[in-house]
Amino acid sequence: MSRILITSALPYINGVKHLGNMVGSMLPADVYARFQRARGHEVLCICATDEHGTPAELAALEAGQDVATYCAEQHQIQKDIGVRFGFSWDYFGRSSSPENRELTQHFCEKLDEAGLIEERVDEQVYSVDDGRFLPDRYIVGTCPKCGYENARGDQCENCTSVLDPVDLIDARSAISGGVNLEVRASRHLYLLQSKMVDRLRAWIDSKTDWPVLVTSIARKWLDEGLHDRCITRDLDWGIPVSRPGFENKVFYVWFDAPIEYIGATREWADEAPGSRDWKSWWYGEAAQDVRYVQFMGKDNVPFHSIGFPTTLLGSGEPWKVVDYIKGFNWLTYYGGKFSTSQKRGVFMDQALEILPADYWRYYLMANAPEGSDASFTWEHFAGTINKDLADVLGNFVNRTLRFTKSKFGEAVPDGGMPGAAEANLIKELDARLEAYTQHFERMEFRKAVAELRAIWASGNEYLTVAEPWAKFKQDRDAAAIGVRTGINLIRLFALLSQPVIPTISGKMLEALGVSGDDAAWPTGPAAALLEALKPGHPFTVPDVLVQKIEDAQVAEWTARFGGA
RNA sequence: GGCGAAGUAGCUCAGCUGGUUAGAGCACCGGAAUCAUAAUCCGGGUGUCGGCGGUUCAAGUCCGCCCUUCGCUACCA
Repeated sequence: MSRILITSALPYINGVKHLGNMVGSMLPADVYARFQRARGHEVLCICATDEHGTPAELAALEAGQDVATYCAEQHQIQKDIGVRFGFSWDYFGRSSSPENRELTQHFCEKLDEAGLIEERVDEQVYSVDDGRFLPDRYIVGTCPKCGYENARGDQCENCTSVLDPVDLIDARSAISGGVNLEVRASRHLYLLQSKMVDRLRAWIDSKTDWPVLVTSIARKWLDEGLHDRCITRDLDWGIPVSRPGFENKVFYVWFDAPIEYIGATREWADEAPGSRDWKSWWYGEAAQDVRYVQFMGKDNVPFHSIGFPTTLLGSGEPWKVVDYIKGFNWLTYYGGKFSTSQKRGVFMDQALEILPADYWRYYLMANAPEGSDASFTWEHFAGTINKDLADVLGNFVNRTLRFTKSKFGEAVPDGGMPGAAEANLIKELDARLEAYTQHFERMEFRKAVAELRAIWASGNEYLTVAEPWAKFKQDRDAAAIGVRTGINLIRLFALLSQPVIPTISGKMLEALGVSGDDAAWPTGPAAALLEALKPGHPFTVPDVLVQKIEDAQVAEWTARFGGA
């Protein structure tokens, strides 16, 4: 048994996330956490809301709330939705916690001691009408290169030129529209990432098993020359900078957000200080045996492969640095971006309104954007759910248990001996069990789910050969071995499916009267697994496990959420 | 513009360090079966592996150029 620390990119506080956000972070992190727990490892799965920054302030403003209240509410909403999706977090924290405040300030002090912090004076745009400094993107105006009238201060969406806000013609605040903009000088702290380049490169070079997606993004940043990064902001909402002359400033959200992985672990420990030791997961000798895995979409990779490691390594203290980064591409909606503003795509709360969590979990993991971007369409989604979950798995459970009940009653029957059909099944299962487990170990989710589906299908193939319904007419015992094997297959399928579809899996185990305590990860030999439930073991026939999706529903949802 | 990823059967995707007749699932066609959510099982693919050229005994798999799509380009998180 080993210890595995799992974190997923923190969902930003300003509203419920869409499926495209979830599929690359929280969902695979949960699937992996469930898998490793079943394998018998000690897992700590941590997530939190990322609550600082200008967008949070503006969202609160729009909601007519003060930002602290807004964040508290949104945190609870996101937490509830996550729980309803089956996310088995050990702790879901908040980057605005006192624990994170202390840690963030601590890291800044340590980085300073290590000579990696420098004060510099910046000139930034200040909006008199809004009473605040504005990030580049919140200044709009006419693009000096193409004349587009709504170009943002960081980049023109029309001609894609990279801009500086002071170059905009007729610049105005994107928030208030106010034109009273001034360039004001402001003192800030810079993290001297440039001094860490060699160390970071050596570290990245040592990660030969990481996805190409991740290392290529990290190398790109190193190759282009790491800029020093400003880690403070002129905002009210955030972690205060404890330093003379910085009384009205807070840390940049991207500085404190990753630190919240540690902060949330402390929050978790602070709930039960007698029995939980946060430091043993993160610091020094005690954390030597921890394997730390992060999950995120590709947009987050630079901050996790460069930014956060700079903080940890640069501190000069023995903090645990990530061992493996699992990065994902985008999930697209009919080939285009999921978009809040254009009302394209499905958000987590909406998804749960229309179908159970397991449907989404299964589809999204089966089609995870691992090798490249992947496309979500309602037609593909419905087809996958109906075929894989309802027909191949759900119907297998139903046909097996109903037939057994009608001929033998509601208990595993005795009689009969394994023969050629069982031998073939066992041979196939032994191979597939190994492959399935390996795919999960390597975090190859698409392949894992494809293997899982093949394992379910092997049950149907077996029944076709065993044909207990035909044998029963002449030879009761020959039929008995068939259904006994079938019922044990249901147990096996439930145990194997649990990381992906925990609710359905739970219903299968419940029907068989198997407690969660016996739900350890099944390892071969398959022959023994198929004799786990002995003759006489009672069962019940559950309701239909997976309801099919109708064409009419596909049409309705396509219209509601924006289709092709 | 620069950089990165990718373009493989109707659809969604596998194909590691180059090597027998390029694979899977879905869809489609045919057959079997009838325990089951009309659910299952078996069989069926003449695909210019984006295009052109090159290296090699041998290239989807390496090199160059071109076309297309998507992303990043660092104070939006």
